[in-house]
Amino acid sequence: MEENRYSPQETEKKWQEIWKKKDFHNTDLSEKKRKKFYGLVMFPYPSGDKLHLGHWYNFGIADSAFRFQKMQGQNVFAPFGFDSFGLPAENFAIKTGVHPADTTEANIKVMERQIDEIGGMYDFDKEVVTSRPDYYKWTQWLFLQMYKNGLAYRKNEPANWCPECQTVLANEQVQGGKCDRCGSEVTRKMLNQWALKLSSYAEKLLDYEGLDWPEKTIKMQQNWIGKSHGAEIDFRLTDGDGILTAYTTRPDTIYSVTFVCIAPEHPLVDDLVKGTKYEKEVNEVRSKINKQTLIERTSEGGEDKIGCFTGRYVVNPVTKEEIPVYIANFVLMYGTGVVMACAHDQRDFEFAKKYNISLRFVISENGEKTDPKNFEGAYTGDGVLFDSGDFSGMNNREALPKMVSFMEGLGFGRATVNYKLRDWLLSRQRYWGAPIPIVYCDKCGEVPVEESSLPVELPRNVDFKPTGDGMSPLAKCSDFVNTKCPKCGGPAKREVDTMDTFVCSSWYYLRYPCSKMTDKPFDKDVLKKWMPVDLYIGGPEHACMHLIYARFVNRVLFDLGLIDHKEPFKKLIHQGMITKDGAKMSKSKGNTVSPDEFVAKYGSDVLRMYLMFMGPYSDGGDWSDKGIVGISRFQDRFFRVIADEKEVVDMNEMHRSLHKLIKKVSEDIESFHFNTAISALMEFVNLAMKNGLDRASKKVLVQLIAPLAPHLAEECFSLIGEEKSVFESVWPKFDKKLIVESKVKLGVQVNGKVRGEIEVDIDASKEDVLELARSLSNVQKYLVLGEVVKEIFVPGKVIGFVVKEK
RNA sequence: GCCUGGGUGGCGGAAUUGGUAGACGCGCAGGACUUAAAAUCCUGUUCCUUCACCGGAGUGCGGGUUCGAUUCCCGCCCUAGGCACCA
Repeated sequence: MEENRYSPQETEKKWQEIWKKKDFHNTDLSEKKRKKFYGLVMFPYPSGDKLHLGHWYNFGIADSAFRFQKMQGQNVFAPFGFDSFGLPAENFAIKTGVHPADTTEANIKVMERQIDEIGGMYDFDKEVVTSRPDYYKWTQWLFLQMYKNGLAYRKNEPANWCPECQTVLANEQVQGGKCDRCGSEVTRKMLNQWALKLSSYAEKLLDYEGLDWPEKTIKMQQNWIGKSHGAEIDFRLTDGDGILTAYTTRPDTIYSVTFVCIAPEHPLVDDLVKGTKYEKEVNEVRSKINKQTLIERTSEGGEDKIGCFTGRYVVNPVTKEEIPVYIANFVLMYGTGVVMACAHDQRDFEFAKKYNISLRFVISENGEKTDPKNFEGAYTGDGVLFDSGDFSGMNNREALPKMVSFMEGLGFGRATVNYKLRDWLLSRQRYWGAPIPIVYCDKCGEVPVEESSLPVELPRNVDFKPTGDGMSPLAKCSDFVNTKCPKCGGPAKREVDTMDTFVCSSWYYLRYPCSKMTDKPFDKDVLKKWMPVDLYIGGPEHACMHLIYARFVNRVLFDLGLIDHKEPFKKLIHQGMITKDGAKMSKSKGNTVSPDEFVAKYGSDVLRMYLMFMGPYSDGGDWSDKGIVGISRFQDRFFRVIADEKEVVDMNEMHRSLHKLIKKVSEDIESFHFNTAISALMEFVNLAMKNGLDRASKKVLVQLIAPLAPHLAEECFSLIGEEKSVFESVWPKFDKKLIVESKVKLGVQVNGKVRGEIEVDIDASKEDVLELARSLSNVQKYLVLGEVVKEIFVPGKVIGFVVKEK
């Protein structure tokens, strides 16, 4: 007897070649017939390592989602590119001497080939590579637009400094006080830095209207942006006319304020102590604080609270008391950089105890007077005010707005909002990045490069070893540094820092549909058609980095009238992480798992489906190959169901099941529940093994599995005589009439416990159903134990009797 | 400390406007085919008790609401991720 067997290795190669030959995945961007669908996976860094299972999970499953959309009849655009500037290539270069441009281009070639092995429908024709001049030219252009509109500026400020990577980091790139690349403890370093006014977009970035994003991601961003409502309160210095303005979210505690703290890096500190006997000590403490790493400075716990008295006093505007001003390490340049300190804040409380500053309470649970002397820590709860002038006796939360208006009336306070979000420091003292297009001229000062002379090309022959003094390697390249001033033509020097790679990735989604344009970064009309990205897939670790920067840049371009859409990514999905033995896969841990052996053994469709079958897409999971053989068996059974000729036993039942399957698979793929879509397909295939399947149903079945197992589906589709690609066919629709069940099984409960089961017509009357249920002997047994006081009938679900014992 | 998720068989996981918990797959056990093996197919598989039926327990722990709770409420524990001296 002839056996039909599926051979994934040959078949997959065959279809990959056919797709390539037909240019199947090259999207016609100008097509008008179908609706557009822009699907995007966050572009990868072109690492020299081979693709691991995480990549497959990411790119393979995203591809299934895009193929599904294609079969919905949409013109799908799923481009691919590389985020190719950055430290790994540069560090590799320092170690080996191979130029980053060479390793990067070589790695890209290797990765492209590996993506093909997944069987993805990615469009490489519109590829974007951020380290190529035809791309970073426009990254520089973007910087100039920011600059011209006052959104890019230079500031001399202590910045986050990674001593290992020898570069500045943005706030977003410091994770728990450590460099998010290399894990070194971040220190502070005074540097002249380019920054983008991200903070001025805080409020706009809080608008998520129309976005289909995971709630969790929005929460994370909101948390990062950190909007708080509070008040600014002015404290007049006792000598001179100076005013220190404090920001507080607790103006209700104003009557308890017994001292004021100012951030050590606050520009007013010098004025406060200049020429006084406190100057020396303040400067000593300041430099001590400055030397602290971010972790030391910001870790909680009273021990490491340090500060010192400035010798100056201010007046508490409501109690009129003269209170001392301190510098303190726990006060950051947030809000106004000045805080009013009191016994109702734990940090202030600890600081006061350490430096013997007097404390006083004005809130207690019931309004009875309490004294901090009898307390170990601050009272931070709500309650009733006392010793608070006219506000005594009121609930503190109710009094809060009234106290603000009271202070507003007297002119020393006002309601304000604050954000934790800071500006985006983008200078990097590294070689492998896009040069910042600015020159410095002795005569004209800081001058932007003319747009017409972009790109400012990154010179190739540079000693990229770190200079050791915190300077960019480009500083040593005199051919690069020395240039002419675009304004006066005189001698000038180029900016030698390069841009944070997150600038490159903040706008790449705009470039894909316009990647062939040489005279502009993008075209407004083309983007009007293709933006926003309909489905964006990437890891949740980018919630407070790339996803904030991209929204910011997009919004700026919108405000400048250069594009027509407010938000770049309409729907966002995060893939979960694939771990090995519970740990993140990484080369250094040596726990990466290569897909190769599984592809060789079972085929790429099987690996892809197995990854999907592990669980919900956003959960990720711990890798184990234990169950992959089950998917492989399923692939074989699927093929046999299609390939074998078998008499169909129960046509009607098969059709009903098939239509239920269409509904289930459609909904599950749409909602990224690939695991249950596959289960449903398995159930159906098992049924079809038994009952056989007619040709029309086979066609539908093949269509349903196509997004999940593209090669298998193409092979089966041609096997049953279809001439076109399955991906050119239209997704099947289910017939509502066919999925309605005529009979239904009901559980019969007595006092909530299941005692039997009956099968009835779906529209059977309550009386009939109850009658039948009562007649079950095992139900009878429990009914006779007492009196039936209640009968429950939930159509299609359950029948219940409540029996009360006699 | 704060903000999110999540805890279900030996394992990955299904199922929640409250209604028969454990779909599907792995593994395991038994059987068929085979000289034998592989492959394939069939049957069983939450735990306890039982030959079997019946029965009891059961969705992290402790309470509560309900005829009925994996699902809702209160209080905990564990775990993953994010934020963290933000006044």
